[in-house]
Amino acid sequence: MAGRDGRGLTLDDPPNSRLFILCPKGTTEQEFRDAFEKYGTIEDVWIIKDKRTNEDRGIVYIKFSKTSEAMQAMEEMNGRALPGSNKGLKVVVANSKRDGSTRDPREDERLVRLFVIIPKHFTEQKLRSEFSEFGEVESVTVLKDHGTGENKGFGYVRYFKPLHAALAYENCDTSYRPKFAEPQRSRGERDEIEYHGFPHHSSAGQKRLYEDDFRGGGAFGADVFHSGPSSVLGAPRPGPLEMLADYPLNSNCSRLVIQAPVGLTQGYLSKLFNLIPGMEYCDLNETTGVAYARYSSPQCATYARDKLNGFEYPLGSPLHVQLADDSVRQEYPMSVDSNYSQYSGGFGSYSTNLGNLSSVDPMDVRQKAAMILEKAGINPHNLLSSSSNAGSVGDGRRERSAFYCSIPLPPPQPTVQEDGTNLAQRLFIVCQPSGVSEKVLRDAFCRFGNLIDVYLLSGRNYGYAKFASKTSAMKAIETLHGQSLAGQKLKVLEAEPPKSNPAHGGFLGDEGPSKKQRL
DNA sequence: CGACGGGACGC
DNA sequence: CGACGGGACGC
Repeated sequence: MAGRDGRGLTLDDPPNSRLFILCPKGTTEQEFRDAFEKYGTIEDVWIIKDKRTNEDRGIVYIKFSKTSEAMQAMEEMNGRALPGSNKGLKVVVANSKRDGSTRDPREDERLVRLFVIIPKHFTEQKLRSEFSEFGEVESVTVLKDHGTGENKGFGYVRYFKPLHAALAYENCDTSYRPKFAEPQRSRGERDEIEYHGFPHHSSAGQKRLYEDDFRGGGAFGADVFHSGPSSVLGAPRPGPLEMLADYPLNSNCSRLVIQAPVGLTQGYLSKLFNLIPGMEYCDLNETTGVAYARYSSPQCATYARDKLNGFEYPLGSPLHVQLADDSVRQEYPMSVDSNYSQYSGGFGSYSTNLGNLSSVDPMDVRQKAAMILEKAGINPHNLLSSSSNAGSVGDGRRERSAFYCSIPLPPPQPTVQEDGTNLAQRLFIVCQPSGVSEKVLRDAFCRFGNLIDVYLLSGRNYGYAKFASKTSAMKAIETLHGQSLAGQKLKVLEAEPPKSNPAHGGFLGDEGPSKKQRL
Protein backbone atom coordinates (compact mmCIF):
# COMPACT_ATOMS: atom_id res chain seq x y z
CA MET A 1 0.00 0.00 0.00
CA ALA A 2 2.74 2.38 0.93
CA GLY A 3 4.82 2.27 -2.19
CA ARG A 4 2.17 2.60 -4.83
CA ASP A 5 3.47 5.76 -6.34
CA GLY A 6 7.14 5.77 -6.90
CA ARG A 7 7.48 9.38 -7.92
CA GLY A 8 7.52 11.24 -4.70
CA LEU A 9 3.87 11.46 -3.85
CA THR A 10 4.01 8.99 -1.02
CA LEU A 11 6.16 11.22 1.09
CA ASP A 12 3.30 12.67 3.00
CA ASP A 13 1.27 9.55 3.35
CA PRO A 14 -0.13 9.42 5.89
CA PRO A 15 -0.26 13.17 6.36
CA ASN A 16 2.27 14.74 8.69
CA SER A 17 4.24 11.54 9.03
CA ARG A 18 7.50 12.97 7.76
CA LEU A 19 9.76 15.12 9.88
CA PHE A 20 12.20 17.79 8.82
CA ILE A 21 15.11 17.97 11.23
CA LEU A 22 17.95 20.41 11.60
CA CYS A 23 20.83 18.56 13.16
CA PRO A 24 24.55 18.72 13.71
CA LYS A 25 26.48 17.98 10.55
CA GLY A 26 27.99 14.59 10.40
CA THR A 27 25.28 12.75 12.30
CA THR A 28 24.94 9.26 10.95
CA GLU A 29 21.82 7.46 9.89
CA GLN A 30 22.31 4.96 12.65
CA GLU A 31 22.43 7.69 15.25
CA PHE A 32 19.10 8.99 13.98
CA ARG A 33 17.61 5.53 13.97
CA ASP A 34 18.80 4.88 17.48
CA ALA A 35 17.25 8.10 18.70
CA PHE A 36 13.97 7.90 16.83
CA GLU A 37 13.03 4.27 16.48
CA LYS A 38 11.38 4.13 19.84
CA TYR A 39 8.59 6.37 18.53
CA GLY A 40 7.50 3.93 15.87
CA THR A 41 8.31 2.40 12.53
CA ILE A 42 10.84 4.42 10.60
CA GLU A 43 10.28 4.04 6.88
CA ASP A 44 13.10 6.20 5.69
CA VAL A 45 16.01 8.26 6.92
CA TRP A 46 17.39 10.66 4.38
CA ILE A 47 20.36 12.81 5.22
CA ILE A 48 20.66 15.75 2.86
CA LYS A 49 24.00 16.38 1.30
CA ASP A 50 25.12 18.93 -1.20
CA LYS A 51 24.82 17.43 -4.63
CA ARG A 52 28.21 18.60 -5.83
CA THR A 53 30.44 18.70 -2.81
CA ASN A 54 28.66 15.94 -0.94
CA GLU A 55 28.89 18.11 2.11
CA ASP A 56 26.47 17.38 4.92
CA ARG A 57 24.00 20.22 5.24
CA GLY A 58 22.73 19.38 8.67
CA ILE A 59 19.27 18.40 7.46
CA VAL A 60 17.58 15.05 7.70
CA TYR A 61 14.14 13.79 6.77
CA ILE A 62 12.71 10.97 8.83
CA LYS A 63 9.61 9.28 7.55
CA PHE A 64 7.43 7.38 9.99
CA SER A 65 4.74 4.93 9.06
CA LYS A 66 2.14 6.74 11.14
CA THR A 67 1.26 10.32 11.86
CA SER A 68 1.03 9.73 15.58
CA GLU A 69 4.55 8.28 15.63
CA ALA A 70 5.92 11.35 13.94
CA MET A 71 3.99 13.62 16.26
CA GLN A 72 5.28 11.92 19.32
CA ALA A 73 8.83 12.01 18.00
CA MET A 74 8.48 15.69 17.25
CA GLU A 75 7.04 16.45 20.62
CA GLU A 76 9.77 14.66 22.50
CA MET A 77 12.81 15.30 20.34
CA ASN A 78 12.36 18.90 19.32
CA GLY A 79 14.95 20.89 21.19
CA ARG A 80 16.67 17.78 22.52
CA ALA A 81 20.24 16.94 21.65
CA LEU A 82 21.40 13.61 20.38
CA PRO A 83 23.76 11.63 22.61
CA GLY A 84 27.23 13.06 22.48
CA SER A 85 26.02 16.40 21.22
CA ASN A 86 25.13 19.57 23.01
CA LYS A 87 23.14 21.05 20.22
CA GLY A 88 19.39 20.75 20.29
CA LEU A 89 17.64 19.39 17.25
CA LYS A 90 14.92 21.31 15.56
CA VAL A 91 12.17 18.90 14.67
CA VAL A 92 9.15 20.01 12.65
CA VAL A 93 6.76 18.39 10.24
CA ALA A 94 8.18 18.38 6.74
CA ASN A 95 6.40 20.34 4.06
CA SER A 96 5.22 18.46 1.05
CA LYS A 97 7.78 18.36 -1.69
CA ARG A 98 6.03 20.88 -3.85
CA ASP A 99 5.57 23.36 -1.06
CA GLY A 100 9.30 23.46 -0.70
CA SER A 101 10.82 25.49 2.04
CA THR A 102 8.15 28.09 2.54
CA ARG A 103 7.53 28.52 6.20
CA ASP A 104 3.93 28.85 7.06
CA PRO A 105 3.23 30.74 10.26
CA ARG A 106 0.03 28.77 10.65
CA GLU A 107 1.93 25.52 10.49
CA ASP A 108 0.67 24.27 13.82
CA GLU A 109 -2.83 24.88 12.67
CA ARG A 110 -2.51 21.97 10.27
CA LEU A 111 -1.50 19.61 12.99
CA VAL A 112 -4.19 20.08 15.57
CA ARG A 113 -7.42 20.56 13.69
CA LEU A 114 -9.55 17.87 12.07
CA PHE A 115 -12.36 18.24 9.62
CA VAL A 116 -14.98 15.56 10.22
CA ILE A 117 -18.26 14.38 8.80
CA ILE A 118 -20.85 14.04 11.50
CA PRO A 119 -24.44 12.91 11.83
CA LYS A 120 -26.92 15.69 11.31
CA HIS A 121 -28.17 15.51 14.84
CA PHE A 122 -24.78 16.01 16.50
CA THR A 123 -24.38 18.94 18.81
CA GLU A 124 -21.06 20.55 19.53
CA GLN A 125 -21.24 19.03 22.96
CA LYS A 126 -21.68 15.57 21.48
CA LEU A 127 -18.86 16.07 19.02
CA ARG A 128 -16.58 17.24 21.76
CA SER A 129 -17.32 14.30 23.99
CA GLU A 130 -16.86 11.84 21.12
CA PHE A 131 -13.39 13.18 20.37
CA SER A 132 -12.26 13.71 23.93
CA GLU A 133 -11.23 10.10 24.17
CA PHE A 134 -8.14 10.89 22.10
CA GLY A 135 -6.97 13.86 24.10
CA GLU A 136 -8.00 17.19 25.42
CA VAL A 137 -10.10 19.05 22.89
CA GLU A 138 -9.53 22.76 22.68
CA SER A 139 -12.64 23.63 20.71
CA VAL A 140 -15.19 22.23 18.33
CA THR A 141 -17.29 23.73 15.59
CA VAL A 142 -20.39 22.30 14.01
CA LEU A 143 -21.33 24.09 10.84
CA LYS A 144 -24.93 25.06 10.56
CA ASP A 145 -27.13 26.46 7.90
CA HIS A 146 -27.24 30.18 8.36
CA GLY A 147 -30.93 30.32 7.80
CA THR A 148 -32.38 27.31 9.50
CA GLY A 149 -29.67 26.48 11.97
CA GLU A 150 -29.64 22.90 10.72
CA ASN A 151 -26.42 21.05 11.24
CA LYS A 152 -24.76 20.82 7.85
CA GLY A 153 -23.19 17.47 8.56
CA PHE A 154 -19.61 18.39 9.22
CA GLY A 155 -17.49 20.10 11.76
CA TYR A 156 -14.06 20.81 13.14
CA VAL A 157 -12.29 19.47 16.17
CA ARG A 158 -9.26 21.27 17.49
CA TYR A 159 -6.88 19.72 19.97
CA PHE A 160 -4.26 21.38 22.02
CA LYS A 161 -1.64 18.86 20.95
CA PRO A 162 -0.71 17.48 17.53
CA LEU A 163 -0.32 14.00 18.96
CA HIS A 164 -3.92 13.98 20.09
CA ALA A 165 -5.17 15.12 16.72
CA ALA A 166 -3.11 12.36 15.13
CA LEU A 167 -4.53 9.73 17.46
CA ALA A 168 -8.03 10.89 16.65
CA TYR A 169 -7.23 10.90 12.96
CA GLU A 170 -6.04 7.33 13.15
CA ASN A 171 -8.46 5.84 15.59
CA CYS A 172 -11.77 7.61 15.37
CA ASP A 173 -14.74 5.91 13.82
CA THR A 174 -14.24 5.69 10.06
CA SER A 175 -17.60 7.25 9.41
CA TYR A 176 -16.16 10.56 10.56
CA ARG A 177 -13.87 10.54 7.53
CA PRO A 178 -11.36 12.69 9.34
CA LYS A 179 -9.03 14.98 7.47
CA PHE A 180 -6.53 17.44 8.75
CA ALA A 181 -8.26 20.74 8.22
CA GLU A 182 -6.75 23.34 5.97
CA PRO A 183 -6.01 26.48 7.91
CA GLN A 184 -8.69 29.04 7.55
CA ARG A 185 -7.63 31.46 4.95
CA SER A 186 -7.77 34.96 6.20
CA ARG A 187 -6.75 36.39 9.48
CA GLY A 188 -10.12 36.31 11.12
CA GLU A 189 -9.16 33.06 12.58
CA ARG A 190 -10.34 33.12 16.13
CA ASP A 191 -13.91 32.74 14.98
CA GLU A 192 -13.95 29.22 16.10
CA ILE A 193 -16.81 28.44 18.30
CA GLU A 194 -15.65 27.84 21.76
CA TYR A 195 -17.85 25.44 23.51
CA HIS A 196 -17.32 26.00 27.15
CA GLY A 197 -18.01 22.62 28.50
CA PHE A 198 -21.32 21.16 29.41
CA PRO A 199 -21.91 22.46 32.86
CA HIS A 200 -24.98 24.55 33.17
CA HIS A 201 -27.52 22.38 31.50
CA SER A 202 -28.58 20.44 34.47
CA SER A 203 -28.49 22.48 37.56
CA ALA A 204 -28.08 26.14 36.98
CA GLY A 205 -31.70 26.63 36.20
CA GLN A 206 -33.66 28.23 33.47
CA LYS A 207 -32.62 31.75 33.97
CA ARG A 208 -29.01 30.95 33.62
CA LEU A 209 -29.70 29.04 30.45
CA TYR A 210 -31.36 31.94 28.83
CA GLU A 211 -28.74 34.35 29.87
CA ASP A 212 -26.01 32.31 28.28
CA ASP A 213 -26.95 33.17 24.79
CA PHE A 214 -23.50 34.24 23.93
CA ARG A 215 -20.74 31.94 22.98
CA GLY A 216 -18.39 33.82 25.15
CA GLY A 217 -20.52 33.11 28.15
CA GLY A 218 -23.11 35.38 29.58
CA ALA A 219 -21.03 38.48 29.47
CA PHE A 220 -23.96 40.50 28.34
CA GLY A 221 -26.87 40.75 30.61
CA ALA A 222 -30.33 39.98 29.50
CA ASP A 223 -32.54 42.38 27.73
CA VAL A 224 -30.22 43.85 25.23
CA PHE A 225 -32.99 45.28 23.21
CA HIS A 226 -35.17 46.48 25.96
CA SER A 227 -32.87 47.92 28.47
CA GLY A 228 -31.40 50.78 26.57
CA PRO A 229 -27.94 51.89 25.80
CA SER A 230 -25.50 50.94 28.49
CA SER A 231 -23.60 47.70 28.40
CA VAL A 232 -21.20 46.03 30.75
CA LEU A 233 -18.45 47.41 28.62
CA GLY A 234 -19.72 50.89 29.04
CA ALA A 235 -20.21 51.38 25.35
CA PRO A 236 -23.59 52.28 23.96
CA ARG A 237 -25.30 49.21 22.74
CA PRO A 238 -26.75 49.33 19.27
CA GLY A 239 -30.42 48.79 18.79
CA PRO A 240 -31.85 46.04 16.66
CA LEU A 241 -31.77 48.13 13.54
CA GLU A 242 -28.07 48.69 13.74
CA MET A 243 -27.34 45.16 14.73
CA LEU A 244 -29.33 43.66 11.94
CA ALA A 245 -28.46 46.32 9.44
CA ASP A 246 -26.19 43.99 7.53
CA TYR A 247 -28.54 41.09 7.42
CA PRO A 248 -29.08 40.05 3.80
CA LEU A 249 -32.18 41.67 2.51
CA ASN A 250 -34.16 41.58 -0.67
CA SER A 251 -37.40 42.97 0.55
CA ASN A 252 -38.61 46.02 2.35
CA CYS A 253 -41.26 44.10 4.20
CA SER A 254 -41.33 44.26 7.97
CA ARG A 255 -44.30 42.03 8.43
CA LEU A 256 -44.60 38.26 8.60
CA VAL A 257 -47.42 35.87 7.93
CA ILE A 258 -47.29 32.83 10.10
CA GLN A 259 -49.17 29.58 9.93
CA ALA A 260 -48.90 28.00 13.33
CA PRO A 261 -50.04 24.58 14.48
CA VAL A 262 -53.57 24.81 15.69
CA GLY A 263 -53.50 24.76 19.44
CA LEU A 264 -50.57 27.07 19.90
CA THR A 265 -51.69 30.07 21.86
CA GLN A 266 -51.19 33.75 21.39
CA GLY A 267 -48.93 34.05 24.37
CA TYR A 268 -46.48 31.40 23.36
CA LEU A 269 -46.33 32.42 19.77
CA SER A 270 -45.53 35.96 20.87
CA LYS A 271 -42.76 34.67 23.04
CA LEU A 272 -41.29 32.75 20.16
CA PHE A 273 -41.21 35.68 17.81
CA ASN A 274 -40.06 37.98 20.54
CA LEU A 275 -36.85 35.97 20.55
CA ILE A 276 -35.90 38.04 17.53
CA PRO A 277 -35.03 41.65 18.17
CA GLY A 278 -37.37 44.34 17.03
CA MET A 279 -40.71 42.61 17.34
CA GLU A 280 -43.51 45.10 17.63
CA TYR A 281 -46.44 42.76 17.74
CA CYS A 282 -47.40 39.19 17.03
CA ASP A 283 -51.05 38.55 16.65
CA LEU A 284 -52.60 35.12 16.33
CA ASN A 285 -56.01 33.96 15.31
CA GLU A 286 -56.18 30.92 17.54
CA THR A 287 -58.97 29.39 15.51
CA THR A 288 -57.18 29.36 12.19
CA GLY A 289 -53.60 29.31 13.43
CA VAL A 290 -52.77 32.26 11.19
CA ALA A 291 -50.71 35.01 12.75
CA TYR A 292 -49.13 38.27 11.72
CA ALA A 293 -46.05 39.75 13.24
CA ARG A 294 -44.39 43.07 12.67
CA TYR A 295 -40.79 44.03 13.28
CA SER A 296 -39.08 47.36 13.43
CA SER A 297 -37.19 46.74 10.22
CA PRO A 298 -37.19 44.46 7.18
CA GLN A 299 -33.89 43.03 8.39
CA CYS A 300 -35.42 41.98 11.66
CA ALA A 301 -38.39 40.47 9.92
CA THR A 302 -36.24 38.58 7.46
CA TYR A 303 -34.05 37.35 10.25
CA ALA A 304 -37.09 36.16 12.17
CA ARG A 305 -38.37 34.34 9.14
CA ASP A 306 -35.04 32.63 8.54
CA LYS A 307 -34.74 31.55 12.14
CA LEU A 308 -38.26 30.39 12.77
CA ASN A 309 -39.61 29.19 9.45
CA GLY A 310 -39.77 25.43 9.59
CA PHE A 311 -39.33 25.35 13.34
CA GLU A 312 -41.08 22.20 14.53
CA TYR A 313 -42.95 22.08 17.73
CA PRO A 314 -44.14 19.57 18.19
CA LEU A 315 -42.19 17.32 15.83
CA GLY A 316 -43.93 17.17 12.52
CA SER A 317 -45.74 20.47 12.99
CA PRO A 318 -43.58 23.13 11.46
CA LEU A 319 -44.28 26.82 11.62
CA HIS A 320 -44.64 28.38 8.22
CA VAL A 321 -43.27 31.87 8.20
CA GLN A 322 -43.20 34.16 5.20
CA LEU A 323 -42.74 37.82 4.59
CA ALA A 324 -46.18 39.31 4.34
CA ASP A 325 -47.20 40.95 1.13
CA ASP A 326 -47.32 44.56 2.16
CA SER A 327 -49.22 45.54 -0.91
CA VAL A 328 -52.21 44.14 0.93
CA ARG A 329 -52.67 46.63 3.64
CA GLN A 330 -53.91 45.62 6.99
CA GLU A 331 -54.37 47.38 10.23
CA TYR A 332 -52.78 45.96 13.29
CA PRO A 333 -53.13 48.51 15.99
CA MET A 334 -50.64 47.97 18.73
CA SER A 335 -53.33 48.08 21.31
CA VAL A 336 -54.83 44.89 20.00
CA ASP A 337 -51.88 43.04 21.32
CA SER A 338 -52.81 43.12 24.94
CA ASN A 339 -51.99 39.47 25.33
CA TYR A 340 -48.53 40.09 24.12
CA SER A 341 -47.71 42.89 26.47
CA GLN A 342 -48.88 40.77 29.29
CA TYR A 343 -46.46 38.03 28.39
CA SER A 344 -43.61 40.11 27.18
CA GLY A 345 -43.15 41.49 30.60
CA GLY A 346 -42.61 38.07 32.00
CA PHE A 347 -40.36 36.84 29.28
CA GLY A 348 -38.60 39.95 28.21
CA SER A 349 -35.44 38.94 29.92
CA TYR A 350 -35.15 35.86 27.80
CA SER A 351 -35.42 37.64 24.57
CA THR A 352 -33.05 38.88 22.01
CA ASN A 353 -29.67 38.55 23.53
CA LEU A 354 -28.07 39.05 20.17
CA GLY A 355 -24.83 40.89 20.33
CA ASN A 356 -23.82 41.04 16.75
CA LEU A 357 -24.98 38.63 14.16
CA SER A 358 -21.68 37.01 13.48
CA SER A 359 -21.38 35.76 17.01
CA VAL A 360 -24.82 34.27 17.18
CA ASP A 361 -25.23 30.57 16.95
CA PRO A 362 -28.03 30.11 14.44
CA MET A 363 -29.28 27.25 16.53
CA ASP A 364 -29.81 29.36 19.59
CA VAL A 365 -33.10 30.81 18.56
CA ARG A 366 -34.54 27.41 17.85
CA GLN A 367 -33.16 25.90 20.99
CA LYS A 368 -34.62 28.66 23.04
CA ALA A 369 -37.86 28.40 21.17
CA ALA A 370 -38.05 24.73 21.99
CA MET A 371 -37.24 25.44 25.59
CA ILE A 372 -39.96 28.01 25.86
CA LEU A 373 -42.54 25.63 24.55
CA GLU A 374 -41.32 22.66 26.51
CA LYS A 375 -40.99 24.59 29.70
CA ALA A 376 -44.43 25.99 29.14
CA GLY A 377 -45.62 22.44 29.23
CA ILE A 378 -47.33 22.59 25.92
CA ASN A 379 -48.73 19.16 25.35
CA PRO A 380 -48.15 17.97 21.82
CA HIS A 381 -51.33 15.98 21.88
CA ASN A 382 -53.35 19.09 22.22
CA LEU A 383 -51.69 20.57 19.20
CA LEU A 384 -52.55 17.80 16.83
CA SER A 385 -55.46 18.07 14.54
CA SER A 386 -55.29 14.40 13.64
CA SER A 387 -54.88 13.04 17.10
CA SER A 388 -55.85 9.44 16.64
CA ASN A 389 -52.84 8.59 18.68
CA ALA A 390 -53.42 11.03 21.44
CA GLY A 391 -53.45 9.45 24.82
CA SER A 392 -53.27 5.97 23.47
CA VAL A 393 -49.89 5.37 24.99
CA GLY A 394 -51.10 4.97 28.48
CA ASP A 395 -47.70 4.48 30.00
CA GLY A 396 -46.20 7.43 28.24
CA ARG A 397 -45.85 9.60 31.26
CA ARG A 398 -42.15 10.13 31.00
CA GLU A 399 -41.40 8.87 27.53
CA ARG A 400 -41.95 11.10 24.59
CA SER A 401 -44.73 9.56 22.59
CA ALA A 402 -44.74 9.56 18.83
CA PHE A 403 -47.74 11.81 18.60
CA TYR A 404 -46.95 12.56 14.96
CA CYS A 405 -47.46 8.93 14.00
CA SER A 406 -50.71 7.28 13.11
CA ILE A 407 -50.06 4.47 15.58
CA PRO A 408 -48.33 4.27 18.95
CA LEU A 409 -44.62 3.57 18.81
CA PRO A 410 -42.23 2.19 21.38
CA PRO A 411 -40.13 4.68 23.34
CA PRO A 412 -37.12 6.33 21.73
CA GLN A 413 -33.80 4.54 21.89
CA PRO A 414 -30.30 5.83 21.38
CA THR A 415 -28.80 5.72 17.93
CA VAL A 416 -25.49 4.03 17.33
CA GLN A 417 -22.41 5.24 15.54
CA GLU A 418 -21.56 3.55 12.28
CA ASP A 419 -18.13 1.99 12.46
CA GLY A 420 -17.69 0.52 9.03
CA THR A 421 -18.57 -2.99 10.14
CA ASN A 422 -21.85 -2.71 11.97
CA LEU A 423 -24.26 -1.92 9.17
CA ALA A 424 -26.69 -4.81 9.22
CA GLN A 425 -29.67 -3.67 7.20
CA ARG A 426 -30.66 -0.74 5.06
CA LEU A 427 -34.24 0.27 4.52
CA PHE A 428 -35.72 2.18 1.65
CA ILE A 429 -38.25 4.80 2.71
CA VAL A 430 -40.85 6.67 0.70
CA CYS A 431 -42.93 9.50 2.16
CA GLN A 432 -45.97 10.38 0.17
CA PRO A 433 -46.82 12.81 -1.08
CA SER A 434 -44.07 15.19 -0.10
CA GLY A 435 -41.78 14.17 2.73
CA VAL A 436 -41.18 14.78 6.37
CA SER A 437 -38.36 16.31 8.36
CA GLU A 438 -35.36 14.26 9.34
CA LYS A 439 -36.15 15.01 12.93
CA VAL A 440 -39.42 13.20 12.67
CA LEU A 441 -37.85 10.34 10.76
CA ARG A 442 -35.14 9.92 13.32
CA ASP A 443 -37.55 10.10 16.19
CA ALA A 444 -39.67 7.39 14.63
CA PHE A 445 -36.97 5.06 13.35
CA CYS A 446 -34.79 5.19 16.44
CA ARG A 447 -37.56 3.60 18.45
CA PHE A 448 -36.72 0.14 17.16
CA GLY A 449 -33.16 0.36 18.40
CA ASN A 450 -29.75 0.25 16.72
CA LEU A 451 -30.48 3.02 14.26
CA ILE A 452 -27.36 4.38 12.61
CA ASP A 453 -28.80 7.03 10.35
CA VAL A 454 -31.94 7.96 8.49
CA TYR A 455 -32.31 10.59 5.82
CA LEU A 456 -34.23 11.63 2.76
CA LEU A 457 -32.37 12.60 -0.36
CA SER A 458 -32.37 16.31 -0.66
CA GLY A 459 -35.42 17.58 -2.43
CA ARG A 460 -36.85 14.07 -2.71
CA ASN A 461 -39.51 12.19 -0.86
CA TYR A 462 -37.51 9.03 -0.53
CA GLY A 463 -34.47 8.04 1.43
CA TYR A 464 -32.80 5.39 3.54
CA ALA A 465 -32.46 4.19 7.07
CA LYS A 466 -29.42 2.30 8.26
CA PHE A 467 -29.59 -0.12 11.13
CA ALA A 468 -26.92 -1.98 13.03
CA SER A 469 -29.37 -4.78 13.73
CA LYS A 470 -31.46 -6.70 11.25
CA THR A 471 -34.06 -7.43 13.91
CA SER A 472 -34.47 -3.75 14.67
CA ALA A 473 -34.79 -2.95 10.98
CA MET A 474 -37.42 -5.62 10.49
CA LYS A 475 -39.39 -4.34 13.42
CA ALA A 476 -39.29 -0.89 11.83
CA ILE A 477 -40.71 -2.27 8.59
CA GLU A 478 -43.35 -4.26 10.36
CA THR A 479 -44.46 -1.32 12.46
CA LEU A 480 -44.06 1.67 10.18
CA HIS A 481 -44.80 0.42 6.70
CA GLY A 482 -48.20 1.73 5.67
CA GLN A 483 -48.46 4.14 8.58
CA SER A 484 -48.18 7.88 8.37
CA LEU A 485 -45.82 10.35 9.95
CA ALA A 486 -47.01 13.92 10.32
CA GLY A 487 -49.64 13.24 7.72
CA GLN A 488 -47.29 11.63 5.22
CA LYS A 489 -47.95 8.09 4.08
CA LEU A 490 -44.95 5.92 4.65
CA LYS A 491 -43.51 3.01 2.75
CA VAL A 492 -40.69 1.13 4.39
CA LEU A 493 -38.95 -1.67 2.51
CA GLU A 494 -35.66 -3.47 2.61
CA ALA A 495 -33.29 -1.51 0.44
CA GLU A 496 -31.71 -3.01 -2.62
CA PRO A 497 -27.91 -2.98 -2.66
CA PRO A 498 -26.53 0.37 -3.75
CA LYS A 499 -26.25 0.76 -7.46
CA SER A 500 -23.08 2.79 -7.49
CA ASN A 501 -20.48 0.33 -6.32
CA PRO A 502 -17.02 1.79 -6.58
CA ALA A 503 -15.51 -1.64 -7.08
CA HIS A 504 -13.39 -0.48 -9.95
CA GLY A 505 -11.44 2.56 -10.95
CA GLY A 506 -9.81 4.73 -8.35
CA PHE A 507 -8.18 3.92 -5.11
CA LEU A 508 -10.29 2.34 -2.52
CA GLY A 509 -10.08 3.92 0.84
CA ASP A 510 -8.26 2.45 3.73
CA GLU A 511 -11.07 0.09 4.52
CA GLY A 512 -11.39 -1.94 1.37
CA PRO A 513 -14.61 -3.65 0.34
CA SER A 514 -16.87 -3.75 3.32
CA LYS A 515 -20.22 -5.02 4.31
CA LYS A 516 -21.50 -1.54 3.77
CA GLN A 517 -20.95 -1.79 0.08
CA ARG A 518 -22.94 -4.94 -0.20
CA LEU A 519 -25.97 -3.61 1.54
C1' DC B 1 21.14 26.53 11.23
C1' DG B 2 15.87 25.81 6.93
C1' DA B 3 13.95 21.90 2.23
C1' DC B 4 14.07 16.98 -1.28
C1' DG B 5 17.74 10.78 -3.00
C1' DG B 6 17.82 6.19 -4.27
C1' DG B 7 16.01 2.15 -5.49
C1' DA B 8 14.07 -0.52 -9.39
C1' DC B 9 9.16 -7.03 -7.96
C1' DG B 10 8.10 -10.64 -10.77
C1' DC B 11 3.76 -12.40 -12.15
C1' DC C 1 -44.88 4.28 -9.13
C1' DG C 2 -39.96 5.56 -5.52
C1' DA C 3 -33.59 3.57 -5.55
C1' DC C 4 -28.70 5.71 -3.25
C1' DG C 5 -26.54 12.34 0.48
C1' DG C 6 -23.25 15.45 2.10
C1' DG C 7 -17.54 17.90 2.37
C1' DA C 8 -14.41 23.71 4.39
C1' DC C 9 -14.98 27.55 8.54
C1' DG C 10 -19.62 35.07 8.38
C1' DC C 11 -14.64 38.02 4.28
